[in-house]
Amino acid sequence: MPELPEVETIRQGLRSHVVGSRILSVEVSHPRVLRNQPGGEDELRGLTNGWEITGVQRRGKYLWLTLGDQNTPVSHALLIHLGMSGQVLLKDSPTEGHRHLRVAFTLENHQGDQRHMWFVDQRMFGYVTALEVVPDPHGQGFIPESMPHIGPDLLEPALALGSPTRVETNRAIRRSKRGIKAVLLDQCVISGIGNIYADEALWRTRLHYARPANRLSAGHVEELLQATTAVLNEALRAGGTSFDALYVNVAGEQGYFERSLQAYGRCDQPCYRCGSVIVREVFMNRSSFRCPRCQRRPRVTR
DNA sequence: ATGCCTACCTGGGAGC
DNA sequence: TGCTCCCAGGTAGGCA
Repeated sequence: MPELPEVETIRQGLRSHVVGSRILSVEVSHPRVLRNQPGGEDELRGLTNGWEITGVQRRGKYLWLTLGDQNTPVSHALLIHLGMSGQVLLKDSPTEGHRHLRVAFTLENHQGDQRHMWFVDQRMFGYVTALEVVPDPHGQGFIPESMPHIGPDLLEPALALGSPTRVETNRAIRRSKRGIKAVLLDQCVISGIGNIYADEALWRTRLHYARPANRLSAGHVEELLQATTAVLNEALRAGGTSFDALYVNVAGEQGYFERSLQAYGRCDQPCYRCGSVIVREVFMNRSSFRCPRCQRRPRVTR
């Protein structure tokens, strides 16, 4: 599933191959992935055709290409959210299509070479939208106008150790009565964390998913933030987590962090710390994996 | 306002 | 063999 490390892997792959290229054409093969584009396919085409890709940015799981020209490097943006199963694939000269191809962009670089950028998405929880940009409330520069409510992520400067935003984020987490995992997954507080890395970070800090966030100390929350950052960085170094062919980088290659997972997906297997058997439970209608000994259920629930 | 619940979507696998 | 059901989960929106 694409969470921050997977999206960042894709961002890095895109950055080195598409920045400086111009979008020549767009072909949409399934309208659902344009559901957030008010003017539909015509609007998408109008905001992309002929524009140069000037950068590739990311916040949390949100990925966008900045589009512009010589006078205005960031005029607007092409936002891509991968949802559950989205992929961005680069093809020099595709010999065959893809079963789940949803949008195909044809690009041309300064040398006149053409390349194809495909948005592929089996389950179609993902989407593509061309839209205006607004000043970034968490840093310099601009972000797509639909996402000011998205919180900063743990790998960006806004949340650096000791920064005012980090202090405020720590407080924001401890203001919530929700279980700590619900807060970790709330993209408005911190972005980029999904079900897999939330379980990993909770295992590392020996926290139960239902521990009320407002009963944690500032120090404990800081410890959790550091453990989460470490997990994200380690996964990024491994190129992300691929359970199946649903997550691959822009070249179609899988990441190998799955073999490093210590909690997620390890139901009925021994905890690497204490040997107890990892259990799978449902929390927020999602699977949660935890060690019943290291991550004790809070004494009073709710 | 806060937090909980459901719909959206497809393919793979289990069970009968 | 073939059918049905369940499960995976990021996000938006509805409701108490």
